[in-house]
Amino acid sequence: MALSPAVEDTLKAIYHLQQEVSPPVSTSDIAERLDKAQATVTSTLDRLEAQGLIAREPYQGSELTDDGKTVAVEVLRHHRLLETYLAEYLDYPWEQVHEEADRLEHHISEEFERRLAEKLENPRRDPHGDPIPGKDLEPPNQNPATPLSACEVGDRVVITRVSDRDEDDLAYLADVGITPGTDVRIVDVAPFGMITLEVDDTEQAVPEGVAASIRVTVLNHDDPANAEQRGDA
Amino acid sequence: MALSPAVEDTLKAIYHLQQEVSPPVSTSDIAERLDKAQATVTSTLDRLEAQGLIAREPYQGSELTDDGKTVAVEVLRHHRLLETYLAEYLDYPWEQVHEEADRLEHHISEEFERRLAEKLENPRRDPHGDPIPGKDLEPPNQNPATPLSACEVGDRVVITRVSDRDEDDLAYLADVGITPGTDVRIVDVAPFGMITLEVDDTEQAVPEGVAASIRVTVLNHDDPANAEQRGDA
DNA sequence: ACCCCTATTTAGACCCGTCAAATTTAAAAA
DNA sequence: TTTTTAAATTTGACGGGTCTAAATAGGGGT
Repeated sequence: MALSPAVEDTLKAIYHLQQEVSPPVSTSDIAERLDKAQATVTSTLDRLEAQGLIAREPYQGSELTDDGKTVAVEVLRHHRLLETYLAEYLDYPWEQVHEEADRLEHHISEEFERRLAEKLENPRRDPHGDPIPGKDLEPPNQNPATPLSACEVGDRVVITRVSDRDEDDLAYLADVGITPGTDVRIVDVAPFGMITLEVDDTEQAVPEGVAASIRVTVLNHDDPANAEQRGDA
Repeated sequence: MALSPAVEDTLKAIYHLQQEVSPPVSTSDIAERLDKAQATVTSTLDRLEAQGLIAREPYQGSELTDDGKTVAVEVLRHHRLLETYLAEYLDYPWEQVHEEADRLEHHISEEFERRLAEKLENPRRDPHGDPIPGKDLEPPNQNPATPLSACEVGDRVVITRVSDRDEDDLAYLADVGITPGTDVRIVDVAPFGMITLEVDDTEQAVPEGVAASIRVTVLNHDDPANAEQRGDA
């Protein structure tokens, strides 16, 4: 009854892809995200379908069932609780928590999860600003925050989330002070190139590719609608 | 290069058996300890030998090589650091730490191990009184402590170690106050039956089987030789 | 309506971990 | 020495997870 890391990882990949592109997710997208051969993914997908965790139309794509989504969200909860705990209680540097959590998330017990959440007092965001699903396993609603790459010169924004997938990028961003909750002003946008920011009274340049994975809340045209989404580090 | 849980568990089993019986360890003893079929163990042993982790004479038994011993001790270090951390920082009850540590020991990184040891200030004993190997991975020398079942009426002893392998026994012992470091007096030994102890001014009976897995240091004939082996909880 | 390209699946292979059943070995008993 | 018995290995099976290479399906173009 216990699911293997391979199965959980595949479910997680589908979950993430589902909220980037609309539901039926392609086999090759999953394979790319997992860094596995397509044939590997096809066979895993077969097993997943047999267990009722995904719905699948050959050649068309896959979609999580409710059961599958619950599993994915539970793994996500493990991941983000672990990241938060590692950063907060074991002093892990920001950019290292992801890798460790990615292994451990498959092996902790319900008990461990409970105690982690308790120690952290049921945190709602992980160190990258991503929402942590509650113990009810409701999928956190993905407020479609603006990517930094879509901002304009002069905007004042608060960083809300930073993708946790590249260690080097994260180390750089942490170094220059771009972390969830930070207040930033867009100084310059070079077409197809760097975005220059003012952060903590210094200027920092961020390549467009990286900027695309940073989500922000825009502050300048004082919009009270999404005021509550601010990071809370 | 990363070793699987099955491989690490087998190495650990051989390590433990080697210090209970003299070196060449039988396949069936390993199988029994791991609760696996003998055929399973035989095939794992073949792989272990191919990797130079054990030396093996078919039909005669297996023995860890230096490499194999190092792996076993590293896993043991993970296990006991985890047990200590779970008990101390996550408030796990005594009898539950073993099971959780038994899974996680295979999945934590060197970094995690380091940080655990650091937070705990390089502890030398785990919650059951077992010695924690240092980061040099020297096998902790197994001081051949007396089993409680070998004590005589009137002996005053200090509990030094309690086997962590049975949850129910542990829960009971914790409940009546028999934990490493506790000072105890043997009140009665019924032949083939119960051993009655005085602990914290109450009397407690312990079945012989359980008593065999409790190690103690005898105090009554004031023997200064092993005075330094006292538990330190 | 046909062709082509790319995404996808199939086929076939391999290793790990697991087991039950059959066989072999070694050691003890007769 | 022969027989018996217990332990250990071998055989053959199966599922998971992985891959490369071959076949095939679908969705454009022309």
